[in-house]
Amino acid sequence: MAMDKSLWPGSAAVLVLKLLEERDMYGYEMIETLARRSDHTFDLKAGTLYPILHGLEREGALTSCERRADTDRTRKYYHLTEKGRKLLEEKQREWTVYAEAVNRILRGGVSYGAV
Amino acid sequence: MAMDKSLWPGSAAVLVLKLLEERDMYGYEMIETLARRSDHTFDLKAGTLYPILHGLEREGALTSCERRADTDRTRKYYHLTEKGRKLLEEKQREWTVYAEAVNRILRGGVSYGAV
DNA sequence: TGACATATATCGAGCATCTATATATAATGC
DNA sequence: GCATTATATATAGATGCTCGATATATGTCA
Repeated sequence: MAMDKSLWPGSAAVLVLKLLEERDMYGYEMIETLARRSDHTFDLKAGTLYPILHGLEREGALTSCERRADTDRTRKYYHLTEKGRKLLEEKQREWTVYAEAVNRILRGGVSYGAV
Repeated sequence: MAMDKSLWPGSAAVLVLKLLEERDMYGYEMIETLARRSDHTFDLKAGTLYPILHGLEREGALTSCERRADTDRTRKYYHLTEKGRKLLEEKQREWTVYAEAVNRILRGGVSYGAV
């Protein structure tokens, strides 16, 4: 994950959900896409991604089906459900609140209307 | 931490270092200050903070000494060392990179000069 | 045919946080 | 005078997320 050592946990699922909001994707594709778009800040490991995918599918946020691309090998495509879409919204909101709180602390050494 | 369940790990240490950049503080004070400034996004638990403080002191990022405030009880104040200041800078940089990468993914479903 | 990229999967280790628990003193309420 | 609450620090155990290692199988290129 290039975060010195590991990724700041909790984010991987949000990022995956976000990718699937755009279009259906298979695991390997998500890893590559995240790495490319984040300039390798997110080098998500296969051992991290697949359990997340399985977990999200188990809770109904995703569905999956195998497809054969051209003469290519079989790939497992994941699709975002309505439930997954709501989960994404919720997690995006959480991220916003969290990031703003961190920034508020890191920005100023001053009082923020502090009581 | 109010992050639904747990905090997005890795941040607690940065926030602690940042508070100590401003001035010396004791543990309980940090918990209260973080809660106040973050509007309770960070309700850091004592069981989380003290091990972090001990760890940072062990690696030389902090020093500590007991002080008696007025007629009050004894408090253990922590002080940021030069090493701690560098650690903070580094971790702040990491946060910036990370937050920007997350935002880039969450903002757009579009290509970012994607190859 | 041997190496490498693609593609999915699982298990164990590591780390950070939480919960629970323990201790001790000061302030407050009854 | 005594119980409760707030202040203040500390540790142990449970949980959760990610990583590293490992396994398997196919397609491509030399």
